[in-house]
Amino acid sequence: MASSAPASRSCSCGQHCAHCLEKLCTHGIPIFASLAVDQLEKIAGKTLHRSYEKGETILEEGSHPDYVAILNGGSVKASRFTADGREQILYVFSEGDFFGEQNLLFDRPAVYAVTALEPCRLCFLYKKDFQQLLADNPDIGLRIISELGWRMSHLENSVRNMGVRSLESRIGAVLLELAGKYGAKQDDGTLVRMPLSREGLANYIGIARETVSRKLGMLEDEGMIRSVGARHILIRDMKALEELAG
Amino acid sequence: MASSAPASRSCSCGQHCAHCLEKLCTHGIPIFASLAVDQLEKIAGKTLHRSYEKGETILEEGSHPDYVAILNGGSVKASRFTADGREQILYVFSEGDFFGEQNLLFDRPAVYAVTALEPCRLCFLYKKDFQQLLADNPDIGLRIISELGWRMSHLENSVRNMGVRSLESRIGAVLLELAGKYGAKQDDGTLVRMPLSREGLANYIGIARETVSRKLGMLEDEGMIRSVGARHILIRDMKALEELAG
DNA sequence: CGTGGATTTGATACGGGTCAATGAGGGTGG
DNA sequence: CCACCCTCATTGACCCGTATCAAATCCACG
Repeated sequence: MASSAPASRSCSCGQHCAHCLEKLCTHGIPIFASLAVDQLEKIAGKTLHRSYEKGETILEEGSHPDYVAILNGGSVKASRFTADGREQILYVFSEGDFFGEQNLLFDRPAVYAVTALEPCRLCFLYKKDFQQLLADNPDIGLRIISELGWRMSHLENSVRNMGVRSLESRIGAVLLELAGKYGAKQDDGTLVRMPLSREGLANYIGIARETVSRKLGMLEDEGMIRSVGARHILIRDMKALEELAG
Repeated sequence: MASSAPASRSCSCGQHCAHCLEKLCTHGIPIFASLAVDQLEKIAGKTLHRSYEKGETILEEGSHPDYVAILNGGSVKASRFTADGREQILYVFSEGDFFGEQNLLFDRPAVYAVTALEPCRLCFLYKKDFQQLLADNPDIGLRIISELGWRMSHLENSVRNMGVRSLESRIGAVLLELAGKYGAKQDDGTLVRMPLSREGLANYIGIARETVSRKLGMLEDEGMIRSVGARHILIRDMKALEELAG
């Protein structure tokens, strides 16, 4: 069971593309890291796949999905809304992240909506198969606990930041987070591809979009960052930003 | 293996009190709910016990505990601090809650400090025993995932509330949460024993203590609640409060 | 009954939300 | 290829809400 199948064999995605021949869609997913290649192939064979366009809703708040969704390319946001339509983004997920496990394992309705931030590919693993998988591989449970732990510490940071930290600090923290996920080192700094618009950033941080503009402007004046087009930010002084974010 | 041992037999807590004869310290702990009584007794035999006074620190931020702590009476707060000493309370734990599992399972330093809010009793289950337990009973892992799920949805609520909800709404939500944990129905409403001081409430909600006073005063003027001494609040109009909290 | 910490109340300042107008990009069609 | 338009982002002015500082009062405890 070699990891790279012969080119003549269609990959488990049902497509015959270079991408899929290079990697199984279950490959590189942290919660499956302990599985052998043949197991990965078996799972991959049971997954459904679908692509989404930017702005498409993948999961609606309050629904009862009967699958775990694993993000296999692109990025999505998970957000909740208030009665008056204001949005609070809770997570930005990218390749390798999953969602829906709570709803599936414990029959709880989804408390957030998931929406594509850019074109993206998702694998869906249905309830029965996922439960089987968990039963057969107890340490996937551990890996899920681990991932939930990270997610919790992300939320714990958000709560602390929103509660007691200054705006600049919160913006700094979000920039650092996005830099970690979407940043590329260059000789003049780290160029970050921003999956979120200014409004998205605002809804992630929990402030007004105008304030995001103002504060980013200030950071730019101080030479810490530089806007590159509308969807990129160059971090010129990572040290200072880390200082700011605490 | 009867659940209530004969009175002549000392309970697993090493004490000979009515309390312990009535229930094992591992009893009523949700994550152990699936275990049989003899298993509970076996675990209880491996736990260490300790009582803490109000204000005592149980776990320090940044430390590497090698145990899971299970709260067996009383209540504690889990909080983080900023460099300038401001506190953000993340959780209020009470009987049956546990903490330390992340640090133990994945060797991550604790990101929050845990402090007793009132005299309380804790059981400590050490790394080796806890891991053994998890290995022997895979569905404890599931129960932990479930509990983490609840905790996450608590945090997700906090984030949304802090981001986009009004202060009144956030105060209402906290009152409801505490009412659920520490409230007792009476004919004139629900009397809630408040484990947190006004300052504690402020640090939980992420606002100034003076503002807590003012807003509670407003709710009292509106007849929704009534302060009873410093450490109790009577919720007179639960409907209105739920409305407020959203 | 007195003392000290916690809570409430009051006055003031300032940060950030909101509204409104202007400016920059990117895609479309002429 | 350029002009236009539509959307998103920026900038400015103003105002409200909450933090902050200060003082008075309450309450629990010895």
